[in-house]
Order: sequence, then C-alpha cells, then structure tokens
Amino acid sequence: MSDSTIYEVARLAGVSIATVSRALRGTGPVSAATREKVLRAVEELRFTPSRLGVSLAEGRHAANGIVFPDLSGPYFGEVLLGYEEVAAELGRSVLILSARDRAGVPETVKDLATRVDGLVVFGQTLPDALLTELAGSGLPMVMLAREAHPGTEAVRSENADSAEALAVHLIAHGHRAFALAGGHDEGDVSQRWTAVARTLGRHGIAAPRPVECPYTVEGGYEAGLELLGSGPDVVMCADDQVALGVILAAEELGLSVPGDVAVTGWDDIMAARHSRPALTTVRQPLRELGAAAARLLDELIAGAEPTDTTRVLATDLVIRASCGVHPVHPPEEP
Amino acid sequence: MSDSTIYEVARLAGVSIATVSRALRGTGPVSAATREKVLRAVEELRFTPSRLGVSLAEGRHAANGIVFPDLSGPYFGEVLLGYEEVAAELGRSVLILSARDRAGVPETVKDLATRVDGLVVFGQTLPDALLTELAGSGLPMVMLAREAHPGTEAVRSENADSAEALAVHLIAHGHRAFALAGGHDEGDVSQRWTAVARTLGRHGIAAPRPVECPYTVEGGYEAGLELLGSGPDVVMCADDQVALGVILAAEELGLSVPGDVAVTGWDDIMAARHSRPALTTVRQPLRELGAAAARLLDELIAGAEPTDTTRVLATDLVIRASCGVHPVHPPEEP
DNA sequence: CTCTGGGCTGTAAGCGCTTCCACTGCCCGT
DNA sequence: ACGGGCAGTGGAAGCGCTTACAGCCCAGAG
Repeated sequence: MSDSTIYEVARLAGVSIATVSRALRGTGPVSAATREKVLRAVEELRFTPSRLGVSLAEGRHAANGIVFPDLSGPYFGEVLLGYEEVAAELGRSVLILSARDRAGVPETVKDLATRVDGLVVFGQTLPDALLTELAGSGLPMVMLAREAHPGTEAVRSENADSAEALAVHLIAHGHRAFALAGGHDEGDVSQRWTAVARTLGRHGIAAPRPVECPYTVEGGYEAGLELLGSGPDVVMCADDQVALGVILAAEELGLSVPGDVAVTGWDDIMAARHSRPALTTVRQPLRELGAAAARLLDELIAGAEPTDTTRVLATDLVIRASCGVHPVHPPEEP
Repeated sequence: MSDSTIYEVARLAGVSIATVSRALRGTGPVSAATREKVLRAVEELRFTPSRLGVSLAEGRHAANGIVFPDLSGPYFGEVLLGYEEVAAELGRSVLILSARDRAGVPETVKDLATRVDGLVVFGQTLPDALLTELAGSGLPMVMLAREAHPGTEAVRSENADSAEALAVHLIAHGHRAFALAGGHDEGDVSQRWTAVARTLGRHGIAAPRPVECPYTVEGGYEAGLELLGSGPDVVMCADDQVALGVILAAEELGLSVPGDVAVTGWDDIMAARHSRPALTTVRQPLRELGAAAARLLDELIAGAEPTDTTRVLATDLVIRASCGVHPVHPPEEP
C-alpha cells in the first residue's frame, strides 16, 4: 500500500506532524481552524495512519491471535466466528494460525506472539512447555476447550455432567453393550469418557476402552467398521463427525441405526440435525465459547492477573432419533 | 509480551545490534565466534525479534488479510482453511475480518489494509467504491467467488456450466415446474440462475423468479414455506443450507422429498451428504478456492501486475437422492 | 617492508507514529 | 500595567529493527 505518511499530511496542512496526530486522535488541544486544515489534507491524501507506526509508538498491537489444530469441519469455524465478532467489537484485529505442520510450530507461534497483544490457544494444540514459556513471558493467554494452564484463563463447555446424562439416557433405552469411538487423549473428550465410565460402572456395566480415530467422518467410518463387528448396542462418539462416519459404516455393514445399533455424537454441528437418522448429541455453545475467550483475553490484556481459572459453559443434551426411537418426537424449530 | 529487545541481546553478547541482526538473519559476514556468542545470548534471553520493528524496517508485513461477509456455516471456514494453509507455507500470517456491521466497515477495512501486504475479499462483501480505492492505493487484492474488480485478480468456481448440467439433469427427471430459492444479487448465484433460465428456456419451460432469502437453513425454511405452496416439481437452491431448510419446510408441510418435490443445493457441504434425503448438489472446491487466492495474492505482492483476470475452478455435479430416485445409486466412498 | 583488499564490526540513518516538553501568544485577574 | 495560566503549536526523543556506510585489522601481494 503506497500510502501517504503523516509527514505529507503535515506539510500539506502546513502544520507539524504532532499537530496532525493530535487532530486525528483528539488528544490534546487543536484549534478548530487547524483541525479543519488537517482534515482537509487527510481527505485529499486519503491518509490512514500506518498501523505499524501507531503500534510501535503505542506499544500495543490492537490485535490478538488464535491458534487451532489442523482439524477442519464446522467446529472451529463456529468458534472462530464468535471470537472474531467480539474481538472486532473490542477494536482488535484477529490473526489466525493453524498449527498443522508440527515442525515449525514453536517458531511460528512465537512470531505470532510478537504480532499480538494476546493469544487464544485451542485444546492441546501446543506443547505444555511452549505454553509455559509464552505465559512466562507475560503474554496474556486464554485456553479454549481445556483446563487452564498456569498463567492463563480458560473456557470450555461442560463435559462430565452432560456425558453422564447422555449415558443415563442410553441406559434407559435399554442399551447395555457400549462402544466408544474417538481417542481419549484430548482434555475435553477424556473428561467425557471418564464420566461415561463412572456412570456405566454405577449400573454394573463394564466401560469399554475408546477406539482411537481422527475426529473426521472418515475416521469415524474406519472406527465404525472395527467397532461394529463386536455387535454393540450403542456407539458413543467423540464428536458428530465421528458419529456420522459410524453411521455410514453401519449402513455399509447392513445395520440399521438406531434399530440394530444406536449412535450418539457431540457438538451438534449442522449436519447432526439433518443426518439420517438425526443425531442425538450434546450441543456445545460454539460461538459463545469463542466470544467468552475474546472477552477474557481482553481483560487480561487490560491488565487483569491470570487466575488459572477454567470457565465452564453449559451444554444441552439434544435427543434425536439416532439413540433409539422415542414415543413422542416433537419437531425442532427451524 | 515483555520480550527482550535486540539491544539487550547485543549488550549481553558484547556486540552491536547490527551484528546481532546479521547473525540472526544470515545477512552479511559474521565470524563463527561472534555468531556463537549471539546465539547464546538469544537463547538465554529467549529473544524473538519484534515483528513490528522488523516490518517497519523491512517495509513489509509478511501478513495478508481476508475479509468475508457475516455468513457463518461451513463454506467460509473451509475456504479460510485452504487460504491459511497456503499463506502459512508462504511465510505469511493471516488476518481475518468479518464485515458484519455495515457501519464501520470502510474504516475497519482501511485499518486492516495497513496491517497487511495484500487482501483477499469475498464476493460482494465490500462496496465497489471501496474496492476501487483500495486497489487504486496499490494494495494487492484478490477477489473470491466473483469476477475480478479492476486492479485485482479473482478466483471463483465454475457456475454456468454446472448450473446448466444440473438443470438438464432435473429436466431429464421429468421435472417441469421449477422454483428457485435464494436471491440473485450476488455475483456467483446470479450466474447460476441465468444459466438455469437459459436452459429452461431452451426446453420451453418458463424460468421462475428466484425467491430471496438469507443463505441459512432458517432462510431456506421460510422460503420453502412460501415456495412450496405453489406446488413446484423441484426447488433449486442457492446453496446447501437453503436446500436443507427447504427440505425441513417440505417435511413440515407433509411433502415427501423427492417424492412430491425434488430439492437441490450447491456447495456440497458436509451436511449435504448426510442429510435425509442426501442432497443433490454441486461440489465447489472450497479449500482450493482459498489456496488459489493465497497463491495469486502472493504473486501480486511479489510484484506481478494485476490483470483483472478471473480464474475459474471446476466443480462437480453430485447426484444424490434429493433430486429424484435413480435406478442405481452406488454408495459413496466414506 | 609497505600497500591493498577482504573480512568483520560498529555507527547511524531511517521506517511512521505518539507524546513529553518547551515555547509563544493572549486573556484575565489584580 | 503586569504576571500567571493556558490554549495551541513545534521540536525531538523514542518504539525495535534493518542496512547502507565507514572503519578497523590482518593476511597476502609486490
């Protein structure tokens, strides 16, 4: 952008750059006549202050970053949207970074860190050592979809209670042979599996070991082919994409859902509602998750001390057809 | 980020900042011993050069922006992912801006423009006057999902041919009473409707006026309630979300899809494949769209002159159940 | 033994802006 | 009539870095 600088504006207006700056930001006294001259010059030159100069002088970026894993799908998009919206309201630009190539990630993230006033980090995207280093350097950070790391804040949605409620519901359906699809290494998911295991245990049901798979439709399909061989009553999945994949696998194997096997997801992505059968799942407040992170980050940037606290957002159990047919099934609002 | 500066590194290493800079970037000769000292100091201070300083001195940001409309849904997320991936490969950070609140958009975009080396702009997100001003200021720009604006490059996916193919397919199904859901004001969509109208005309079928609606499930639902009253054979929708909404509306009205009315979408979002019935649609190469935009932008930033050219990416007609039952319907790969 | 040419370093001039400080008038109180 | 105060303004010092440009020293050439 071959933009004009504050010097050209000052020259054209016949004043000093200090006056231009004051006139534009409304800091310090400027006579009406002078302001007028400055504004005219700004108009004529189509001057917009260089963010670089402003940031360097102000010592702040008016921008913050968000780093998320490679995963595609609707989940991150939604959270990102909520995040960007609030950040924009707070006058901050948003830098995104997808930590896909493990190789250069630490450098890339550190570079990102010098472009922003604060950072939101998704789940287990970054190694703990790096988080510690970043937090230690005084970078305001908010963790998303996991517990707070020392020196940060965190927001996640509720896991254990909803998982228990879902398990209880499935048990009430008469399901006894459970299968779990989707690894348990990630913070959020492992909390759910733990709660499920506890709940099943209380009912005298043995908790299965989750079958690891990528959180994609393809991953779910593969896991489904493997799982369904043992003839479970129900497959609980780490997220909706996995569940959709499992349903495809069931179809492939000639099994009816929920007739032969029930399937549940997590997240309530758009496809969950439109799938056949419609997916029983747990709705996460994705936009709110992003929005809350943006607000927390803003507080930290404003000077609040990190409290290592994890905020928990409520979820909704969404009962649809995939977990077993219900006597009454009121239509959803569009 | 209370990071250390190059001065502290220089002092600790006992050299000048110029030497530190040279040692770190490998520009200019530095003795092995000195380099060693510098690296040790960098290590000890955990020094990462401030992007602000570097950019100001280099006169480049190593970052580019992307601005998209308010719309949520899977579409933008996918494109964004493709964009970010390539941008990262090219060593550029990505700033995102959602142009939702019409009020401050010009200022916000201009501010964004001073943070980046180039900009990708989605569809009709920004008024033409603003595009002209930005392009006129020498900002490298790539338009996405629309024709090139003077002074820019553009990438979109193919519209007319696929729309015609889809219309021909529907006619072959025996459908005659067509309805169109989703406004025609946007560049991409209007190209499709034009092609559909032409095709229908060739078959002596009157082309209907598209019913305007937001490109969301809700919008499609409302439009569906309105459209389905006149008993069309088939509803062609501006995108998959609208189509899913129309299907819900049909369900609400007790109509079977595709028995009573066929429905088609556009984009092939994830939900299209899992919906009941599975949606006949046109697959857009979303990631590639974003990736191509990133590469084009990089060329412009590297100094290429804008050619006002629009690249067109091929699409795939995806025939599923929603347009009418087919004798043979091979299962899709997961 | 002097001269020359590199190799290696440091000095300093920006890059575009904000803001502290100093300075000039001018109005007002006394 | 005179000093104080303040609105209005310009000068200049950074903010953290890159990069000419210049200087130094030493080896090899003549």
